[in-house]
Amino acid sequence: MSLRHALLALLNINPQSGYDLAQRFSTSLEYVWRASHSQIYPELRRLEQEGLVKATEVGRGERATKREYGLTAAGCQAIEDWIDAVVPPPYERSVPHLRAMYLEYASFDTARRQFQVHLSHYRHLKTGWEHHLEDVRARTTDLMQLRLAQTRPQAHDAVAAYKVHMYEGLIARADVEIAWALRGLELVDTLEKDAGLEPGERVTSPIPSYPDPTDAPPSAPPTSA
Amino acid sequence: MSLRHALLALLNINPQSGYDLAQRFSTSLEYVWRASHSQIYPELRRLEQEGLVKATEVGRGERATKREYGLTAAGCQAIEDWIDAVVPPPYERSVPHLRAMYLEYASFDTARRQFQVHLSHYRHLKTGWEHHLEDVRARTTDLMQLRLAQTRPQAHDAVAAYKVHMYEGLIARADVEIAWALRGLELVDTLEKDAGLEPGERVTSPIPSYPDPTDAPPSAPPTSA
DNA sequence: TTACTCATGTAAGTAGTTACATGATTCC
DNA sequence: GGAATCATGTAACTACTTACATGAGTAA
Repeated sequence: MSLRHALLALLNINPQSGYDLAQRFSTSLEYVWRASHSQIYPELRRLEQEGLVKATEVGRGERATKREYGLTAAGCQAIEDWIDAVVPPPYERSVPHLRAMYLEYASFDTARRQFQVHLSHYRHLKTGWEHHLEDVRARTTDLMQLRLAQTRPQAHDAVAAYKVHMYEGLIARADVEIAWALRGLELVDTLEKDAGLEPGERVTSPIPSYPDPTDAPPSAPPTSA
Repeated sequence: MSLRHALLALLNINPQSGYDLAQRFSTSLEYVWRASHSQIYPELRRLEQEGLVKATEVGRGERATKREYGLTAAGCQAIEDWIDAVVPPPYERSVPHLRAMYLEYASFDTARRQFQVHLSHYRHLKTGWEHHLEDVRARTTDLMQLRLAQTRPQAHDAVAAYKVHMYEGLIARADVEIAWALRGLELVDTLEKDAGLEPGERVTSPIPSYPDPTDAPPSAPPTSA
């Protein structure tokens, strides 16, 4: 139920079309919340049906039109209800961490590659967030300008400060992931020195309970019980 | 596609029923990967159909039975393929961070409450992970004992070290979230001092583009274009 | 006999992804 | 005329959540 609130919050800054919102998600909000147009358009229709937004058909060119959405009073109320709601953060699942739990099934080279993609992924995210942080600090982006223009001056510091704090939080997240990956790489090196395995050899391999009979004559009978 | 690999990895440690696996997820794996029985049972059936696991009906009591699943050779291959696959980590969405981005719509008290639930959530997760880390370090849990018993001694250090590293990673994650929440609480205090708002007053409120006509006579006409 | 654990499912709904599909506009 | 962009959708699929449903075994 967060996409709708991201949409409402963006629409409160300025009325926009679904296309504009999709652009926002893939640029300004790129690294905070992602949503594809195929998710945005139906959600806007639902919001409209529920009376939280209202659309205006706007002409463009000769024949074409677009639908610009703006907040209704109910939509504003929905934002306030959302920000007031106290819900514990959802539990997260980390695929890389699950994988790391079973890296003994990999060769050291594979383990290294796993940590390397983790590293470059979060380095990439970090630079994106750092750029956004600069933008928010400088208050130069059109989004921040629009947001501040509609807010009374006494609130400007808070509006910016919360966004700065959020980006700092995301950057700190990236930093731990980067540090974790680097320590992972060191760990692999250490383990490799002590292990004396062939290059590419797995540290250990999974053992079937039911060896495949078609593949090779089983050395041991199926151990079921 | 990670649940199935979590299941395969657990089944490689020892053959188990769906019920046993659900227990593992809600205790040992509690804070690493969550899955409810309603997700596990159908997935086991799919794995069985694909030939990655094989079930044995085991009697219990007079009339009842249970299905114990074990890995086939194809299942072992699936684990190896999974650990070898290099896929970038999925992009994550953080509801608390999205909310933090728009905390100016909240009162300072509400903002504080938001950071407080964040704080206690990650403190709770951290203690859980710390216990698991101790267990892995001591190598005393039945899960670790089983795992090590089936692994050649030279690999024992790696098996434990990867798990230690994973839990350290999760704990580091929790630490940044805790630090972030604490800095958030400080930020709210700072902003509150400078703002001079009534207790419970919102820093700013969303403004409708389309004021609700039924609610009150609009002070301004609907600003659509 | 009652309550708790063991055991296995289905159904409905939410959230999100990828791919398919279409057509106007604008700029070169 | 062709390519890029603007603009809006649908369909199929995956992953996961919550609730509904059932029944046997075990210990007080």
